[in-house]
Amino acid sequence: MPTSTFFNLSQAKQQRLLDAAHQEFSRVSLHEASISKIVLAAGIPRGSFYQYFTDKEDLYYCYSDYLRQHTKNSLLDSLKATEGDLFAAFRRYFTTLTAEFINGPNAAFYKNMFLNMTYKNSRKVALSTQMKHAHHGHSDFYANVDFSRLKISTAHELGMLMHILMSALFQTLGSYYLRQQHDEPVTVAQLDQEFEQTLGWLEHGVAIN
Amino acid sequence: MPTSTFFNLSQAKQQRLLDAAHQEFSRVSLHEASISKIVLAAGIPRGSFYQYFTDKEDLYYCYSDYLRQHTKNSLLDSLKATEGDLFAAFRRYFTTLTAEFINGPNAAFYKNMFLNMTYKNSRKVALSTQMKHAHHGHSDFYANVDFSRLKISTAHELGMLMHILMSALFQTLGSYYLRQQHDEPVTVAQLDQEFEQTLGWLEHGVAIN
DNA sequence: TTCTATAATGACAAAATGTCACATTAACGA
DNA sequence: TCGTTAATGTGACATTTTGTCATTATAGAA
Repeated sequence: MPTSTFFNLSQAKQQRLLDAAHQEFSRVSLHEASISKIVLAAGIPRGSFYQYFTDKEDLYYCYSDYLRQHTKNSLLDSLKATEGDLFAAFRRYFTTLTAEFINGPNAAFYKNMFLNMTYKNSRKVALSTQMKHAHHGHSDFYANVDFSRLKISTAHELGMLMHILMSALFQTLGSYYLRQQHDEPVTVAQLDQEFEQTLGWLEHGVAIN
Repeated sequence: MPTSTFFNLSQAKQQRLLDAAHQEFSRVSLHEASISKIVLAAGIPRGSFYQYFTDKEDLYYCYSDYLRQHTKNSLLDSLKATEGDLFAAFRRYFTTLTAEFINGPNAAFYKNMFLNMTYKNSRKVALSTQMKHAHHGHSDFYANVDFSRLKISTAHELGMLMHILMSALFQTLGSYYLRQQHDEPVTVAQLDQEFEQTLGWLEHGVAIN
């Protein structure tokens, strides 16, 4: 977490840092990013950087938080819009996400984020704040799920299902970026179809009987 | 890929390198690994390292290949043992994998591998060689799947399903290591149950009716 | 023995990171 | 207005790491 010193900075200066973060983390992954380049772009002395952040990671997660807070996509909103239908909510959420991630102004950042996302940091860059709380029976998210449509009941099961659904979503987006990087063109329609296929399997099962 | 020079080395010297790789990549993740420490441990001059490998990654994937080749676990074997039942094969495979990954001599290496696995490198460290070829209709793996049990037919669909199943498996193992690192004890039995839950959902669907 | 291609070696330049002693500013009471 | 104190700004620096390269050693063929 950034120090209080950072948050006490003028909006303009904070923004310079965030802009520099955007630039560098869009250029390369977190690991390849250079603090030297960031302080240069932000126009601040090297020492100051360490007064605000402990390291690259600190700035990275700060920037990803900033992005999340300035994005209106929320799984909870989708859930409300679909009257508690979890699968419908994920379909809706997926559509808004792809639009944002593939054509939005932060596409390059998200691409690096996805291609380099690990289990270790997946918690920290959780796209939806809901994820973190879904497994709590008293969360806002849990309260909005229509369980009569599902073969599950406990909050723990919901948490697990959410993880599977999220990793299916990540899988689809990740494979998009991967193929894009290997110059194998993929259309958004194909992506939709692949995610739909996966959701269908989870909804109705793959086994015959 | 390592140079031919590396493979021309005496077995003993190759092994020194692989042992050093094992040591360093068990200590820390690929990104945190230090070439300096590796050459020190292997007792070779720095320059030689670059004569054999282009960089850390090169050695890493070389070592992970080496591990795979010296491991008898194979999804294909499981598939044959279960007479083409894909889900049963994954259950079987999962059991052998957890034993190997959690208690085997390379547990520390696998832990770092899993916690830091990304979409970008997931292809290169594919645990099973079969994964890479599953989507080819003429692959050995494809030929052994009993499709009469499944609602799928094309090789492309099989490839997608394999990815989902693999990412469910990774998800389960990844969450194990993550919780372990946060000192939340997890038993192998719990892990089995979680994977079983997920497989059940994929087999029979989560939606009611 | 001499020649030649292949491999070994470690000193080195370049780049990056995190720290620290010192300079600057702001805040506030006398 | 001034002076004291706490907070913040600054960049030079030590350290570490990486990849390169000129030079040396080695082994097999002629």
